[in-house]
Amino acid sequence: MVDSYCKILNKNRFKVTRQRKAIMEAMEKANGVHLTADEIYFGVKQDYPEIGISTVYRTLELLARLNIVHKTSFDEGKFRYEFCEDEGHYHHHFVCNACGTIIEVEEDFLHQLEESLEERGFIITDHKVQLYGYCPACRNQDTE
Amino acid sequence: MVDSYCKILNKNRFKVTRQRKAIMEAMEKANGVHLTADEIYFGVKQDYPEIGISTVYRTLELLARLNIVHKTSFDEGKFRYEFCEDEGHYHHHFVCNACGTIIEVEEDFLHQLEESLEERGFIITDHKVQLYGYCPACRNQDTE
DNA sequence: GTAGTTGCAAAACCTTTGCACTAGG
DNA sequence: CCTAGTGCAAAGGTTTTGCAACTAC
Repeated sequence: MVDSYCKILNKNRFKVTRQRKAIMEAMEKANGVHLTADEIYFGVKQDYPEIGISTVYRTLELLARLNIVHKTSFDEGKFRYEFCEDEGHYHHHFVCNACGTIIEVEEDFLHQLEESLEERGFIITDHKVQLYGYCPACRNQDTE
Repeated sequence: MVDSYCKILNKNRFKVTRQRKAIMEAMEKANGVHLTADEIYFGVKQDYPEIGISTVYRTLELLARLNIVHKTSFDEGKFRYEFCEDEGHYHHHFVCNACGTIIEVEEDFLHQLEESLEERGFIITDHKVQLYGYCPACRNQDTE
């Protein structure tokens, strides 16, 4: 996966540096968990202590520009990053109010909403859906 | 409108201060436009120059706790605030990529998405939908 | 009167930027 | 080589906090 992203970097004349690879590998290792820049920074620092936080931010910004990663706010006052994966597939998220787990939601029933807006003259290029509540693991816990 | 919010403050043993009123009035005057804390601060400052930004933040936090205002991030690195208005009515937004206008969207086709999650054992307490694109005014402008 | 509220200044965050040094192609 | 990329430290922007003074009830 990281290899194919490196090809995109190459194709766009960006250098495939040790840092950029390490950042993408840390994100890949997270395996679907949406990380903050800080979390990626500390993840990479484990086996690459010289890395700087600005490199992380600059790399994430570059990867977002190249549509390799997606940057979203979950109303925490900071951003989280994830690989885009499927082109053209919108991302819906479920956020557990108790444990903060963020999971991907596959269903997409928003087409009707978009169609209705497009009838009214809007052009929809993207959308974001975030669902909040309690996941099965937390719904039965009385203690929070 | 502000009067009814003052009653909620009273009922919950919070004081109805000049500052809190002024903040709610500034938000009311915005008439549906989603303001940042800073915008509210400068709005109130017009006819109440002594107000402090921390009062604005503290008031907004209080109003959010009392479900009077809703705090959302539109991926700009800061929060915007709006009155909750209709209880139980979810807020969907459309954000114009060109002019940044944020408009409310009434349609709600998400029930199916929620139902499907609830069948899987999740409890949904809230959700957020943000649509991005171009509004009718911007779609025909070649210059951006 | 007195506990809740305020304004100020400072701090705490997250993110960006300037600059000299480094390394990928 | 030579420019893009890096690490550091400093700055920027938003939000929070500590504290003495103040005010709504």
